[in-house]
Amino acid sequence: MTDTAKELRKRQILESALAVFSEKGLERASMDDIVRASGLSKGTLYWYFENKEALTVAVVKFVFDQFITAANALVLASAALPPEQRLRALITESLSASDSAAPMMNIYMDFFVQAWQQPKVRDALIDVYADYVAIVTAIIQDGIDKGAFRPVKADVAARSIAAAIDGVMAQYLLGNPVWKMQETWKMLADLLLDGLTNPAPSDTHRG
Amino acid sequence: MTDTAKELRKRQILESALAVFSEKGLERASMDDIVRASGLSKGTLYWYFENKEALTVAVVKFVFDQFITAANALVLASAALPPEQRLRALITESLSASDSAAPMMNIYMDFFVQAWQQPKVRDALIDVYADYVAIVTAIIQDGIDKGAFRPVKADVAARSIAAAIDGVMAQYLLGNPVWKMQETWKMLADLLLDGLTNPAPSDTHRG
Amino acid sequence: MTDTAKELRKRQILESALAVFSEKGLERASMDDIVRASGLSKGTLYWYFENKEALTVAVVKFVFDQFITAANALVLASAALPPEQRLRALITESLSASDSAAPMMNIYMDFFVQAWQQPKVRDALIDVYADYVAIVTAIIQDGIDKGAFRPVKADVAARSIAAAIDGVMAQYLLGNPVWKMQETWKMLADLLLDGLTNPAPSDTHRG
Amino acid sequence: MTDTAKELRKRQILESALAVFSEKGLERASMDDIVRASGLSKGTLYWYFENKEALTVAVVKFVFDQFITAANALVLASAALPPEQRLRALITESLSASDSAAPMMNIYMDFFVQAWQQPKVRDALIDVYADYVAIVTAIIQDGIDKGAFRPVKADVAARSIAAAIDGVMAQYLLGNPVWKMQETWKMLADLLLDGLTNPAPSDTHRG
DNA sequence: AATGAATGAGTGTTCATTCAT
DNA sequence: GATGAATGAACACTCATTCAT
Repeated sequence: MTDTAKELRKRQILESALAVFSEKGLERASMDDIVRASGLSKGTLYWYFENKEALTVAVVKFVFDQFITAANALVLASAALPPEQRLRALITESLSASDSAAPMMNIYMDFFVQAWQQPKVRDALIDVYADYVAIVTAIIQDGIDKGAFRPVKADVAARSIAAAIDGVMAQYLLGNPVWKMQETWKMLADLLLDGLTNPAPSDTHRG
Repeated sequence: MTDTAKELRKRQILESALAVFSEKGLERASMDDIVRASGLSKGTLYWYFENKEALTVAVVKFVFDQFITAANALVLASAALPPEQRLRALITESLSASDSAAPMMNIYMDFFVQAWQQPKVRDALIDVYADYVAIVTAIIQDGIDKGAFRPVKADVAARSIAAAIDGVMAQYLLGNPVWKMQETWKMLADLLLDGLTNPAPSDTHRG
Repeated sequence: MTDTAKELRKRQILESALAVFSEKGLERASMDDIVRASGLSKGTLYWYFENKEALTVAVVKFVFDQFITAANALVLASAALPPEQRLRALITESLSASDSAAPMMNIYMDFFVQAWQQPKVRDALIDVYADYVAIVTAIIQDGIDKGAFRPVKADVAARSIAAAIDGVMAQYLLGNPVWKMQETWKMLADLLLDGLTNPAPSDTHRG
Repeated sequence: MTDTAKELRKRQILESALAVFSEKGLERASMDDIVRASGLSKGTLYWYFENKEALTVAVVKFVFDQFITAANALVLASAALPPEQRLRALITESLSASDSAAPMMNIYMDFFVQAWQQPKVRDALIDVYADYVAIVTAIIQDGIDKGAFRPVKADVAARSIAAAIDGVMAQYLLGNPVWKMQETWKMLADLLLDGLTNPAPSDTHRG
């Protein structure tokens, strides 16, 4: 079998696994579910992935590679815009990503949970998260360089902002009925961008 | 058996369940694990809680009641301080809570994941989250009333901030080794408080 | 507590147990179900009946005492009628009994099944069955004495007829939708009564 | 694995299940009992039968297929005999079947009881019973056509007779010590055959 | 007499993984 | 490479019975 054919088989399995994980959750999804969804046999699944954990790690990478790729494309496409708009767009993009790729994001926090129990999933998650933070860092650094943002530590700010986006995403995924997500996302963007844009307040009451 | 004795038994079970859930995760924790941890028999567990889901919901409430109570106490204790400091303290408190009560917070996101599969857990989580947002809302409204914050919608801002705190908490719990949590928390507080404190920027580049 | 009060308590338990057994079947009915149905406590049930088997035996006797009493009353009331009519009425009565006392008869065959596993239930069932056969025997003997029936062994004939009634009853309880029970009962009565009424056929082809 | 091998495995399981059901009763027999009896693993049982109910239904069909096959063979073998003898032989055969295949008939009424609680068992039982009644009907119709029996409704008579046979069988299985089964079977055959053979009595005392 | 909390062996079922073909 | 039959430990949950109060 050619390498290409192998890659296609792997991808076929990953997409089936993603669909099943997304619907049932990582723990509740059985290998049999994935076998059924993929149309392959159980032996074949185990031929391509050593065990469920290895498959899970591969799905983590598969999902976030796509996410990172999309985020990178967005950042490149907006390279000519002012930094404030680029950052705002990225937050908006996170939102739209969760709309268009709901099945993908549904397992986002599930990966987090698995990460605590399964070191390999944890390592994979930390890796892809670093990529995401790097993208946000680049935009912030750009804004600082151009004088649009005040001179914060770009990577630390990026972590805070990325994490904040995750937090709102979590609420979105929870489906809390009283939340109007649009205004929540806008409020988050307003607060964070104002914090970046405005000159540092006096430090009198800071810890 | 007195009502008090019954409450104690329930609490004994809840604490054992919390410890096990925290160590193993909600799904991987078996009822047998909890039986072992509690020193009671399986029948007794089922005498007090109808099934694993009901026990899970009870643990959700048990955990967050304590969290909400602590947060409320902090807010009351700081009533005389300026709103900026109160809000900053609440964020700090969230952090310290996760330090002192790590076993408690470890299952925080696990509840989120269960929430997608188990409606009763979801409802319980939405309920306690509303309480938490209410506390943040009160502080922000106080700040707006006193002219310390600009006149945003207090409840929407509270949701954004609470969610942002959750997001950073998640990263903390993930144990990403390159993150220095102290500076991340401070950065988040700086950005959000600046956003609240400064006058609204001109709307030229807003969506 | 007076003996009468005790008897009332026992009866209260028996009626609840009968209702539960009838609805769920003997095995699927739990002591907890009966506790709930009776409104008493578990300890009280075990105070009056040593265990589930003892309660089952008591319910067997309770059910069939009523059945035997009703059958006896019918036989006495029809003492003046011709034996053919009395026997036909008894079969009809079995039918009507199953209509009016469906909850009672529903567990009839269940007792049979238990009887194979539980000797005490078996003994109880054999006892009450003997009473029933005695009633049928009396009518047949009456018919023989009066020359209405041919001189068969009354007790053997009674057993055959009682068993045949049971068999049709079983089909009735199974609820086979294609059976029209009225005509089945009538056919059974016709065949058996004809067999009893007519002179014995020549024995040429008998085993 | 060939289809034949699969059928053999299924048969191996069915025979083990039949033995266990027969000894312990349907409810008291656990899947573990059947696992032990079959020498297979629990997973294998569930690979071939979805759950206990499905296995029960399969055993019902397995048992009665054999019974029906034997009854059919008997009827064909006796095609040249007079109808009275054929019917008498069928009743005798039912008896002898229960002697030679006691473990098979032991669960007969147990199936009845399960039928009330489990619709799929009920449906299976009704199906196989229809086959049995069809065999009896054919003999009776043959007797009517040849003028040996009076012109009753053959199918209704067949139901009555089949049910009557069941009722005597139930008593046989109960093991009532005072019953002499040989004379009971003969009495039943005498009464029913006389009823069929003799001309219809006058209808004066019929309902 | 009466209560109901407590027990623990037992139940039907699931599932990640292996391996002969 | 690919299959799917086979495994058995683990799981959530039930239930007859006991016994301190």
